[in-house]
Amino acid sequence: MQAKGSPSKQSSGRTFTESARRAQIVQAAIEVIAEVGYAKTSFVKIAERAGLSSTGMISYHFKGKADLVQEVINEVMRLSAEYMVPRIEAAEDYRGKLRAYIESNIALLEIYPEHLQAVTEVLTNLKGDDPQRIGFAEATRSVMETHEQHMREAQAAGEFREFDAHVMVMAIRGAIDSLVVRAATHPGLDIAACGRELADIFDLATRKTPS
Amino acid sequence: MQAKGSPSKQSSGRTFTESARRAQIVQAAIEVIAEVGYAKTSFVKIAERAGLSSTGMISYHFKGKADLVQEVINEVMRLSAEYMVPRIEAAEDYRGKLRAYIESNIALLEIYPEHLQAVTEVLTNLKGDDPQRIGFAEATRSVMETHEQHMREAQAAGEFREFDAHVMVMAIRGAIDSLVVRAATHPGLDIAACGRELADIFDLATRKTPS
Amino acid sequence: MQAKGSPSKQSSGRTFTESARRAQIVQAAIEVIAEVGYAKTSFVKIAERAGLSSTGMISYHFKGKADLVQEVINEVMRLSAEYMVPRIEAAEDYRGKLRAYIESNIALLEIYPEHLQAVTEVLTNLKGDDPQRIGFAEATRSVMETHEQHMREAQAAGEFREFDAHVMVMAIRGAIDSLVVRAATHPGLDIAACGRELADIFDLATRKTPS
Amino acid sequence: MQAKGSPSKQSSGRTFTESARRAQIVQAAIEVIAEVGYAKTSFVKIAERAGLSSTGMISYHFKGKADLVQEVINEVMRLSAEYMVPRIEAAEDYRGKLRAYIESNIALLEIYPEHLQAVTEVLTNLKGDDPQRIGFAEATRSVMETHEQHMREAQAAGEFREFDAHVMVMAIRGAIDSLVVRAATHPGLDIAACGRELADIFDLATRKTPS
DNA sequence: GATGAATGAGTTTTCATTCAT
DNA sequence: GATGAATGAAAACTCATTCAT
Repeated sequence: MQAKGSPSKQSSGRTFTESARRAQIVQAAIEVIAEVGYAKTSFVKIAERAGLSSTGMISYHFKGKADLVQEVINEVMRLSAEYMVPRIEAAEDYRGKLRAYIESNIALLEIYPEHLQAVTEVLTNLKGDDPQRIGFAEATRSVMETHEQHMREAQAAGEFREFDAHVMVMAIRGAIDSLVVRAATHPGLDIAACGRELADIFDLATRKTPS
Repeated sequence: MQAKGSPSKQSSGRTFTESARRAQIVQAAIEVIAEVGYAKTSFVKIAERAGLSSTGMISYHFKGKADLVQEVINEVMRLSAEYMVPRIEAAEDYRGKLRAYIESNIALLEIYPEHLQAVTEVLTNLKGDDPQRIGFAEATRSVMETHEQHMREAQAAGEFREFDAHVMVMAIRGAIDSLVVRAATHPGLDIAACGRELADIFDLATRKTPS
Repeated sequence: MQAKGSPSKQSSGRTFTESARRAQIVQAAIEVIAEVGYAKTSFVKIAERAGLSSTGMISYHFKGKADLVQEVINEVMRLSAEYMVPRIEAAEDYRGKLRAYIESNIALLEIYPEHLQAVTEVLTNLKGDDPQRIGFAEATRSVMETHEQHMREAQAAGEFREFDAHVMVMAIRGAIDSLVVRAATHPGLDIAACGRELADIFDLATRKTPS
Repeated sequence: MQAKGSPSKQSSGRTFTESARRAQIVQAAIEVIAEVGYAKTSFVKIAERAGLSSTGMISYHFKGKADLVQEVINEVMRLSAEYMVPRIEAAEDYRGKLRAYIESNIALLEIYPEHLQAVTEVLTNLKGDDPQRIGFAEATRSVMETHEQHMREAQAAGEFREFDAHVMVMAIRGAIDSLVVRAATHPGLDIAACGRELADIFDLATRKTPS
């Protein structure tokens, strides 16, 4: 068994979970999903975008649509964590961490606009009982639960007021997703400003009410 | 009562005397969308649910999938407004109106669980460039813009702090949608409690910061 | 048994083969066929054109699509004969009769443009083995065979050269149909001039070659 | 022989190396159209005739019904030109060319009976405003306009009498089409004899009238 | 006579997936 | 690894016809 994130090399010289082709297909999938939406995304369109001559290649590299989509989510989660985690950790107090979470998440919208849209597309279009959702849940939870944990710690430390951490995280998540969708349809939107507004909102919503 | 013989079909596909079948099909569509998700909703499933022997019947009553979906949204918007508007108007100040908006919206989740899920399913699965989205936008805006307008008035009246009303509405909308999705997958959730938590969050986020 | 063209009155006061509704539907069918083509003609479109609220009415008045189409042909044939026969008979010699046939046929294109188009649409879109074709054949033959008979008489009288009368009639028919189709797509066409050209062509093709 | 690996699909759906399947489907389409008529031709019937297990295969090879039909026309036009052009060019004078045009065209009826029927079926069942008609028009015009041009040259050379070349071509086309339809329904017809009769007719109709 | 609802077979097209080469 | 052909199910939609009222 091997540690997550450190795929072992195989005899072929390729890694287990990755190959140039796989990465190329995942990238193409992200672009297509972001552009036409999850519902209208098909292997044919992804193959075209990737410069592949047939969809057979996709089926060869991925066990199925679910597998490919999972990889899309994994990739975006990986990039997101890479960007967000150090920024969150750099913050000194929990209030700062919350702001860092929201603002760095929104910042990703400008850095990887397609990636975030793609993931939002996928996640909102998946029903709860979908077997994929389980797979996604694990991937998304790493960041989300850390965040929720931070909140509880902040409450314990007396830095945040008492509230249902889970609902709060849900609200933050929803608000951000709302902005992602909005950004997709309104190109001129000042995303950073919106990010600051959102951070303000949840800063006020979490901090200890002055007596 | 209207003039006899004149409930002729209009371009929208709606008759004045909204036939029983149409209503039945819309209801079936809501149930199916809520159950299997918009992506997997098909005329066949709706016809089965409605006890119809063929999909042809649906095409007979609705000009197309877009027409049916529009009707679904109209129906839910109608029910939502019916429930929410009086509750919002009953509130005396803007702070109360905001809480009434959020809590009555969440309350709908318990009264019409399928309806709200269905609409969320439809709206999240529509891309911005989709021609349908335009139709929906008009329907949804009635409630949304009223709400946004209230916010600005509250700011002008000095009851709310200064913030970007549009981002705030977006955040509230997103947070509620998040809860709708959550409720669908977690049947045991204490929805009313979540509603109160959400109301608390946005109450704190909007009110004038004590000096 | 009764003579063709003299439908007996029934107790209802309506004629056997005709009623105001039937005539109205036939007229609507002609217009629709001429406008959208036989292939795209449907009961729904005909009902709309006729101001009927459902296609059921058409099925009530006509035994089926075949029956309606047959009636369309009958109606046009009746009008055609009414216009052409006296003009053909007025001509003194066979050469004149031929010219009268062609030119009066073409003239119909200007008098009843939709009618002729409709019939051409129907006849060209019917396969030979189609049961309808038999019905049509009888209707169309009245004019056609008279014409062919005239040719043989003209040959016997030494007025026309020797040729295969059947092929000649076929050629004339085809040439006229060609013009009907052309007229439908080229509104500016000088139809009468084309008719005279066609008449010239077949005048030269039939007359005794000068030694 | 072309560069290996480069017979990529083009927008027209044609590959350089016109795959065997494509040709097979086109052939099946021709047979079906000739047998049951264009109106009753469906992908299902073509697939059955071609020994394909599903209609999906046809959609895989052709962008749509229009694409397949276009290919049918192209194929027949190609075969027609292949047969007719050398025969027309072999004739020494314009009178001979006209006869060669008509007779070689009719001869095709015996060589490729289904092909000509199929094309006639398609062309007569297309309305003038149909987008396909444009595509066909270009294909058919190559032969037609050459023919019309010949006529004008013959008139200029004093070999043909003065007439409207366009009407003449239309008449010839119509007469031939008439014969094609006739041949389909009357298997015993002496086609070659009819062809000679037609050629006689238009020979007389075009030649300089003796003073 | 007339209506509108209902039916079921039919249409083309798209999809994810499999397979031989 | 890579290709392109093949598959079969599913999609939305249309049609002529029937039937109760």
